[in-house]
Amino acid sequence: MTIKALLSDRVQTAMGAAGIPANCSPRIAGSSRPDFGDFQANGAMAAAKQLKTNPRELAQKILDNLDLQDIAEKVEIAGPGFINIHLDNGFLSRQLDKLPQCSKLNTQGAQTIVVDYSSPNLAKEMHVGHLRSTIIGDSIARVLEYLGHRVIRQNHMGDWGTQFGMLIAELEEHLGEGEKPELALQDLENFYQQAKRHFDESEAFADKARDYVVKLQSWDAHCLALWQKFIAISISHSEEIYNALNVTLSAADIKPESAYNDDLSQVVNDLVSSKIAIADQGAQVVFLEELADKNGNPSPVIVQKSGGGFLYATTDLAALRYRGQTLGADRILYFIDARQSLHMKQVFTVARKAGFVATDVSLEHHPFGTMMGSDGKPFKTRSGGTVKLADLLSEAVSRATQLIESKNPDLSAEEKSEVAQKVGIGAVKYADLSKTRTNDYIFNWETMLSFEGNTAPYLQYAYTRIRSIFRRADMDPDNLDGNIAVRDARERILALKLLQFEEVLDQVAADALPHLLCNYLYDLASAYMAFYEHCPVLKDDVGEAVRQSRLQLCKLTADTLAKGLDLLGIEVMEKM
RNA sequence: GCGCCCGUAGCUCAGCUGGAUAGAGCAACGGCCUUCUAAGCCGUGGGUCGCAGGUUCGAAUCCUGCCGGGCGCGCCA
Repeated sequence: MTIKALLSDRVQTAMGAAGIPANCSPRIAGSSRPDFGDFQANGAMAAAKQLKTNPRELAQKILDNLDLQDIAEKVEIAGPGFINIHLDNGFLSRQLDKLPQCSKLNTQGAQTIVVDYSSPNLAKEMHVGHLRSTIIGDSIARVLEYLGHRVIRQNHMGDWGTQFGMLIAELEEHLGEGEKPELALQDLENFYQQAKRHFDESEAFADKARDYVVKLQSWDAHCLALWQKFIAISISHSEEIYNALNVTLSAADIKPESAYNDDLSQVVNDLVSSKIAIADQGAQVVFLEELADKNGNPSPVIVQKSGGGFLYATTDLAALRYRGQTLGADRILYFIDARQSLHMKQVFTVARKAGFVATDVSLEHHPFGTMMGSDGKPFKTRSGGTVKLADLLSEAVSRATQLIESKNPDLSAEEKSEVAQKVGIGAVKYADLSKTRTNDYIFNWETMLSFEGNTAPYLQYAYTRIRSIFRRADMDPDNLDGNIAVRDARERILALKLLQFEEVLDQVAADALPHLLCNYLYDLASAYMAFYEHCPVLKDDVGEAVRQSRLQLCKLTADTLAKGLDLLGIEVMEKM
């Protein structure tokens, strides 16, 4: 149980005893200033408004009934009716002693949660635009798993549709020249650009491409064979990226668009027979009154083209039905660009209407902002301005290599390489994960590859400092004696932070916002750095009891940092 | 035209289910390495929270309008 929940319970009880209706909440919040205590209960003022009584007097009534004897050192009323709670150091110490035994797993409330993320288009190489979905989704999947949920990852790769006809046609030409397809596909990006050029320049080529799409979608053996070669290379490329990024997606998580090909006509049939979709200008369209505009015009969703072809809405509906019915999801989370918001809303609404997912299944689109150029305008994709993900990652590692060489030249070559990998990749991921998911963000090499301040290396560095203490003391952190006793102001700040980890994770899981975890870990590391500078652990004149207590604080901090970073998909190391 | 998102320090961003004197990082300036890793710590300067109203004991936070920016709206994904 978190401190906040504990205080909330106690204050709620006191409010009840003071005759305040149960619909009034205690409203426990972190304190804004140290002299206002550690937590404050702001519920008295709202309750007083409802009861039309004096807020300070009501706060006093709550206080008279409030039992925090084992928890708080001081509780006082301030301002218009704040109840400020100063926690007792003994309480903090006891909570910390219990922390390692507290299991984060809540098996009783475990849900089946489908997480759709990454889902790159296999037509070309992964670029920076794929970064957010991949690492945000991966982090949330890790957090949900850690909290005890059954997580099913779904990599809804784009391996189907118009552009693949184009690619097959291009591959065909290369084969005509006696080239091995593997050779032609070594540079995916160039291959795609080439195909695109042919498609735009030659009418004959374009016709051939369109012809191949139809053939492919009716499982023509020759097209399928070429397509598979292409897909295999493309998937192995993305797996290299996932590997470099330390992302948990594996081949087993791939459920691409093509996997739903055979379901599409059935989806449309169901929609038509239930009269949800109607024919309009030759196409099958769902008109959603639920999403009508101000003038009452319903929002149209085309599920089948006038030529008979299917669209991505159709595929998404098939996927939604599969996830709800076959996978048995309680929650289905999508990590997709904010520009798809309307599309997602439409698909969810149609799926509900058609009964493709049960009403108690939570459908959640967790959008993220667009990447902008340094001029604040959208990063141009067409003008060749895209940065390949592979290039970004190798640049990050190479910058980290240079830095480690100057900072710590004594490390072995192996250690240097490990540090460069983890620091470089960690910096890139943290730069993205630490920003509010929903906002647009400005892509910038310098800030993304910075290793100072609020960055992943700062957190990794805090961890290595702790590990260094245990190495120097030649002690096993898992085998410490004595209890924690919080005394110093820096110990206190650190202790409070350590006890808030679980609360933060619950919030992250509920809102799918990894930046909350980043902010927390940065606060934790900062609290540790201050502690580290001001509270010596191994110095001679530190008494044995204090040393043991501080060692335990170090151990808990290291564990929390490592776990928290792991949930962000960022690795730690012994030295850096 | 309709809809979604965003405007907070020079820059990049937190804070938004209303709480007390709006916080970090970078950049600038000044201290701290014979003492557990200076990728660090301590300190200084820097703000009409886009603008104007409204609700409230209390508004960066909620409501309305405006200004500015981004994105999306029937056969691409």
